[in-house]
Amino acid sequence: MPELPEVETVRKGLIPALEGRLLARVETRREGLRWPFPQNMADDMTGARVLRLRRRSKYILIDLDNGMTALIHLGMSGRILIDKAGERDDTATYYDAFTPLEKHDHVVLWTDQDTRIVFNDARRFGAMDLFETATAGDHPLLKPIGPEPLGNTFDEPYLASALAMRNTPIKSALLDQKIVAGLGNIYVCEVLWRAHISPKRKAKNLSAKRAGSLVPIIRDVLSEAIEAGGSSLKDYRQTDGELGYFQHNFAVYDRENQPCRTADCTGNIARIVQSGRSSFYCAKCQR
DNA sequence: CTGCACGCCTGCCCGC
DNA sequence: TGCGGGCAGGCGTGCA
Repeated sequence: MPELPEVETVRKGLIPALEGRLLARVETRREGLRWPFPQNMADDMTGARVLRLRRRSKYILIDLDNGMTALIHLGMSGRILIDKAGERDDTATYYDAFTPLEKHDHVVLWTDQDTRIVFNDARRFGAMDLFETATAGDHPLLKPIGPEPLGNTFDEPYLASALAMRNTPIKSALLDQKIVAGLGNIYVCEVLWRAHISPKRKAKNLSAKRAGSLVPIIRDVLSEAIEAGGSSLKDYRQTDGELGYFQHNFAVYDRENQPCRTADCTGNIARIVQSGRSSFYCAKCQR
């Protein structure tokens, strides 16, 4: 699902609901998702105050004032929704004043501001962890990840040299989180179309100039998608339940057999499978 | 070390 | 209407 723009949109949506708030109650409704949750995760989060929300690649990091950080990954189908408590009588606690939880609602946070945050993930490829904030840099999921594409260390010389080593299709190389963080299948397809580079081209066979040209394109595609609130295909939603709308701007993703949108190009979009994943591209203008 | 197939899950869509 | 097959935004594991 969610690639960097979707995760960033979720993070931004969570900020007003979580930053500075006390976690009044935390409930895990199953033992884990992709991996088991840490022992006592819910108890260890309860009563802590949220200092700030960060994002690293496709991971949301929730720094708490008890020295711990919670990590959330949305996998393919994860979504996080925010609800406000409804009407209630004087004797009821506010926990009772929400709509009933639904299938696949796996983790629920309640803050001290009549707010409920629900992590729902039908396919359970998502993950959640809790660890000491000081050890975040050594976390096995975070440590191997390459530079943030919207950050200062991601530049033309870096990407050109990183790709020059790789004897794999550029499509696969850009999906490799060690080369650049946060890209997934949709945005790699879109980036390669804008760059007029075939997804089949070997990464090491790109000139330094063409490899470097990917840097501003990656930045542009991701920035535009964040601006649009991400892309909603099926599962993904913003934290208020709204769809993202960058899917309306796709040039190639899920457009098999439709006309290429490159100016003056008469090609049609093709779908091929690389490393078990669909690549959409125009064989006429992507070389 | 690199590159790649596989498996993890549920749900939806399509063809028969 | 039902059923089987294929497909889906990710990524760690294990193999050659």
